[in-house]
Amino acid sequence: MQDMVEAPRLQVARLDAGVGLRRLACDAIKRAITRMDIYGQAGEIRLDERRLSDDLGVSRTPIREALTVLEQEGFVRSVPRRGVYVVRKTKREVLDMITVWAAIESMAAGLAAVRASDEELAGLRAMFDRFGADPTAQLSEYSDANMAFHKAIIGLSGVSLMSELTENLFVHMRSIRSVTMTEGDRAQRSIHDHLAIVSALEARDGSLAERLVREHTMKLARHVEVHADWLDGGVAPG
Amino acid sequence: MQDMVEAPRLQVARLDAGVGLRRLACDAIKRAITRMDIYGQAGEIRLDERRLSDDLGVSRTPIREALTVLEQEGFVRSVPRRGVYVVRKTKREVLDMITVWAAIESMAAGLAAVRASDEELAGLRAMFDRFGADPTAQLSEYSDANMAFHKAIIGLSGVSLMSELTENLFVHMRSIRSVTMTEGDRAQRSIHDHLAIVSALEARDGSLAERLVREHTMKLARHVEVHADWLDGGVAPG
DNA sequence: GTTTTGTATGTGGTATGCCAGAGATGCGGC
DNA sequence: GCCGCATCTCTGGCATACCACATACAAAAC
Repeated sequence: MQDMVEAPRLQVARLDAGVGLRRLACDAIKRAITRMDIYGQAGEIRLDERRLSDDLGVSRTPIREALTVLEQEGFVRSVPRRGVYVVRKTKREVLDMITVWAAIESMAAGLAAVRASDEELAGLRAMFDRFGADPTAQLSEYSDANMAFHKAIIGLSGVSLMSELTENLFVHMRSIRSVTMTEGDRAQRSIHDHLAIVSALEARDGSLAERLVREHTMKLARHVEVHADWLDGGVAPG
Repeated sequence: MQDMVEAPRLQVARLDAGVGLRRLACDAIKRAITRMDIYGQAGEIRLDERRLSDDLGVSRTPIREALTVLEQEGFVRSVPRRGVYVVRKTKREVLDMITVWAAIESMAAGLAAVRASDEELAGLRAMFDRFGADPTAQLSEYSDANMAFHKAIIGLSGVSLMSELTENLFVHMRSIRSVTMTEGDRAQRSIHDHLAIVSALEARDGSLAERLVREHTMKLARHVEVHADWLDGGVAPG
């Protein structure tokens, strides 16, 4: 280790040669699906491989690999010799997703109560400072902040597998957020729940945090249970 | 609806043309990986696309699609321009898997306590009848029965998403069962735990079943914590 | 008019060929 | 003898061509 003078070097970002067209195509298609209101229109939504490869400017091969991944993640369904269709979740499937979410996040909260640092918990509490007395005024933003809050709790568990598994669940849930944020004061009560959860974490009461998270998430399940019948057959309301 | 006489018809089974080579190749490779003792040998285990396509008698395309799926499922890791390697889980990753498993199965048990029929619970109890006082005598079989028991509980929750998500977790766990069943009376105590869980379910005590399942699974986590250091670097013990 | 069947067309599934990047190897210079 | 560099090969990524199947339509037979 001799002290050598560092030669001036061009500051270039390490271009990631490892990210192939597959990942690019996968992200592009997933974003397109997420952006499109899949519940707003009737009829099956079919994805044409050749059309996609034309639009994205790559050959069918990476497109097909991307679609394979998306099928694994539950965003599309491939019917042999027929085509690939974007899936609409049934109410049952949405309820199942929420249940799994509740199971994972509640355990994550229990772990976070032990593992998270005071600074991390402070950051968690700070996430809602900019939403005042009436969060419904900024509904879309609040919905995102809501997701971010739950993601943060799962992240604080330190179990990265939990974050990976729930990542796609959240993306799916985002497609039906029109129902998760309706009914007037749901956002209001949601914030109340969240603050109670943070308080439990700050008090390092793992079992309380666990219970609160589970109850909070299952509230959403019950809400979907009664307000989301349009998932099975109809189209999304207003 | 007039009553017409049914014309005699040829009884043919609906042949499933839908299984493409992709699924076939995927299953074949996954079975090969599962069968091979991946922790028993040193050195990276590389999978050659061309070699596989030769051995399986299909072209590289379905092989590549199968490998894409297996990468999603966490069985292989694809390094650009280098090759695809079968992954060895680190101790941290195994512990994470067990934690997620505990989270999901404990909630599943809570739901099963409400939803499962008496007959289903009786079947659950019957699963261990053929294992007498000394389950260690038939260790491999018991290990499979053990997995089947936990799968059954998750199935009884009625949340099929839970079964899907844990399916691959169990396959991964099976690769390291050499450590999960060692230490003398672990199998013994395991059965004891299982029977207690069944009793809680039969008593329709959801929160008890939930707690028992979680504690049972986290026992395994602690066992792995102290007995599986060989996962990070060494080779599997005899 | 109705039904059945042949055919045309479009789509996904598979095979194959070419290209670029990463190691391995051998040769030349120091 | 050792290090550096050119090159060679091996492997995966991508593009493309071809094939099998599903569907729609039309024509012919009843």
